[in-house]
Amino acid sequence: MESYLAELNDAQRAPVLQKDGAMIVIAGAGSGKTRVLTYRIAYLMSKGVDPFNILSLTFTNKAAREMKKRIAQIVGNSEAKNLWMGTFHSIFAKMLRFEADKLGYPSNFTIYDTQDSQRLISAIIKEMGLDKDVYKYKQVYSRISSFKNSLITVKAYFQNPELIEADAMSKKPRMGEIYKNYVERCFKAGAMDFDDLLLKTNELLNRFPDVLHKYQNRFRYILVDEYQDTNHSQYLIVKALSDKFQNICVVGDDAQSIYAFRGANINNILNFQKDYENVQMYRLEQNYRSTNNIVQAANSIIDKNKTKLEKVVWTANDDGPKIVVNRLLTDGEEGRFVASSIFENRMQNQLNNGDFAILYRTNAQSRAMEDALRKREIPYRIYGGLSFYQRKEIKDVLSYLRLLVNPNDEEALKRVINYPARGIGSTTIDKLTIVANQYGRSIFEVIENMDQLDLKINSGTRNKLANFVNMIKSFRILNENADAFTVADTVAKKTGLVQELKKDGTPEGIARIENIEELLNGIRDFVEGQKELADATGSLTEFLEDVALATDMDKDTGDDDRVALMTIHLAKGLEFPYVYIVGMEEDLFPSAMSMNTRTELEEERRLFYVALTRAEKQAYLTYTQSRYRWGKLVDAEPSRFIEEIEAKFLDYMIPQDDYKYKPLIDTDIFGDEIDKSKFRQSKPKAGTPPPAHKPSEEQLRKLRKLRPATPAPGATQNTDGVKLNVGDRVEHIRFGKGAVLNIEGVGQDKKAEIDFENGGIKKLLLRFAKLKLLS
DNA sequence: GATCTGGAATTTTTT
DNA sequence: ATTCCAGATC
Repeated sequence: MESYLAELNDAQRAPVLQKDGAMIVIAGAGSGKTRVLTYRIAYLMSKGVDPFNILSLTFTNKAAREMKKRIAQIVGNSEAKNLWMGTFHSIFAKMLRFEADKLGYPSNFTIYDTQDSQRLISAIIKEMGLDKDVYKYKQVYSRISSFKNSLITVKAYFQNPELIEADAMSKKPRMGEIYKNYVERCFKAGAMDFDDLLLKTNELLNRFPDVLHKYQNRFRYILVDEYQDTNHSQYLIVKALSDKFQNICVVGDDAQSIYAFRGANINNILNFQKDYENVQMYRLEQNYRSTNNIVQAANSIIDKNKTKLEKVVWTANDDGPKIVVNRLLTDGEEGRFVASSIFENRMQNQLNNGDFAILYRTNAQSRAMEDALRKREIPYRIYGGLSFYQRKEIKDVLSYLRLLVNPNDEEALKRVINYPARGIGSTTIDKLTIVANQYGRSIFEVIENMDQLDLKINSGTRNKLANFVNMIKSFRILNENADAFTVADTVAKKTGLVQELKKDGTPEGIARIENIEELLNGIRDFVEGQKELADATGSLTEFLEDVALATDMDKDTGDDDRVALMTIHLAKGLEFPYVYIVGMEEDLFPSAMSMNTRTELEEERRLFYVALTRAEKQAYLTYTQSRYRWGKLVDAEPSRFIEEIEAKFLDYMIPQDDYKYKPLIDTDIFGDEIDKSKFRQSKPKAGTPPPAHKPSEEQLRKLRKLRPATPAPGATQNTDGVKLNVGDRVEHIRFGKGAVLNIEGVGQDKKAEIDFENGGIKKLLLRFAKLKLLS
């Protein structure tokens, strides 16, 4: 029955078999730490520990799901279901819902995401009449966030002269006031931000001894994964909960601590032995993941760091190929190289797309990679960046749902009260906000009681406000009897959201409708799935919580075969046979923002260590000579991290002529190959008249008045307007109010005739990527 | 109140 | 390159 123990090596088995007491497992990259955690939990259960008494904190909810699945295979399905497993945020959000009333919160409190928090802070700064150039909302947000992660409440802030002094020094003497207002507004809205989920948990455990005892008794065995990335607030929660039984097992790798920017404290892992009695320390040093070349190269990097626990990661694997280093001219070339290389590797070695990952330091770098992969027709999936739930149309629907669950949710209300447009403008909102602040009530409550209040709002607007409130109330009533899917479906239809997008008619509008449909399907699946679980009801509240706390890794990827694109931060814990680390340049990686102190630079180095150790068989490092940043081409220098790897592990491809890849064929706006001989490549000299195909200023002005129902072929739309290819240049034409543009058809001789219903211009001829305006 | 327009800011990483 | 915002104009 305990045959799974045979799947472990001696070093891995030791921590699994220690049932009680405090222990720390220092697990090098690829040393099988997930396996240790999984089997340890299985072992505890086999020794009679009730799964209800085991709390396991993971880095993503997906990791929790997968571990549960594996444990279910070992010990049986029904028991594994009862394990407490998930991220800090999701586990303690559930706890807080249960205990909310003790803290004065409703149990259906909203969870504000970063955007909600920043919008609220922005509004507060404005209301206080402060200079937004001095009080930058993002800076203020991260300062408040760091207060909360260090358990500095508003009260503690005002009792701390050093903090007040520091803010005064940085010309932000009213920081504390903003903090105070922000906290009050969140409370009034029945909302917690991400940091509150941890801060309020601490508050709950500190202020209510009976609650603390209850959860101490419940969580008799606690396991924490990625302990090196816990912040102070998380540290204190773990400390408090494990204090009674001291059955605590933390797993981590100080060499992979990469979240200091969000408050992670590497000292949590470095000092663990001082925090508990009789701490057993285990080290997992054998790497099963990567080739010897990769392991040794990674070791040579991390050796440069001064702050670290001593350990020697080794592997019995083959040396494998060296790490390929290549220099490219621009980021576009870099993308093409990576795409070509993936293409060739895949062909030669009979691999799947899913065997490849492209890792980068910043999300902005994904663009060049995407373009190249698309041209090569290599399927890919981008993780992170703008997640599904952050898309405008999705957040709009979710905001209605949030509002009907919790009408005091101010950010949700402000988002949808005039979308779709109902004639409730910013002036009205401002008036309502002032009164709401005056009475310490929410905007929704003010509208509900506007007849009793002295508001300078005319009767027409009052009517519109009343209609809005009544609509939300009708949704609330529906929600009492119907399931989450029915409610969401009704909301999407009755609010006119979908209609608004249908009216829009652009491909983007249609894509948005499809996104909303996907969301509704997601809610349906959620409702179905929750019916099977005993302790869940499939309520909207639960769905919204899942959505708010979903990480990008949590999404069901489906099992389709795609190249993975993501930041290095998101790649933590993952592995791929082939890994491309792109943008290996000074100021980019290491980031320009992280080169001021040794601490910051060491974190960047650990980040590089994480990146490299994701690779199983082969790693590629690329950098460019110049790269587009802020739309400008700037010179780049190779990253210091390349030099820090011992040269014997590297295989330089430079000069780049040595590397052959097929030039990509440029296509015109119809997807046909461009005969470049037809184009004059040289730029016209200064002073020469503009080429004939350039539209005149007057024509452009007219064009700007036209919003196309469907963008012309070869044109792409963004939030501000349309990009059109005009000869060898690209014109960005902003949206303006005007006629609808209809495509009549694309003829055989590659003409696209476009009629404007009005606006003076009769036809647009698009040909060979040239734009001509007729008549 | 809605729309237009010029100019500033943006890119470090995320629950 | 794009997005966001405030002030101007419709």
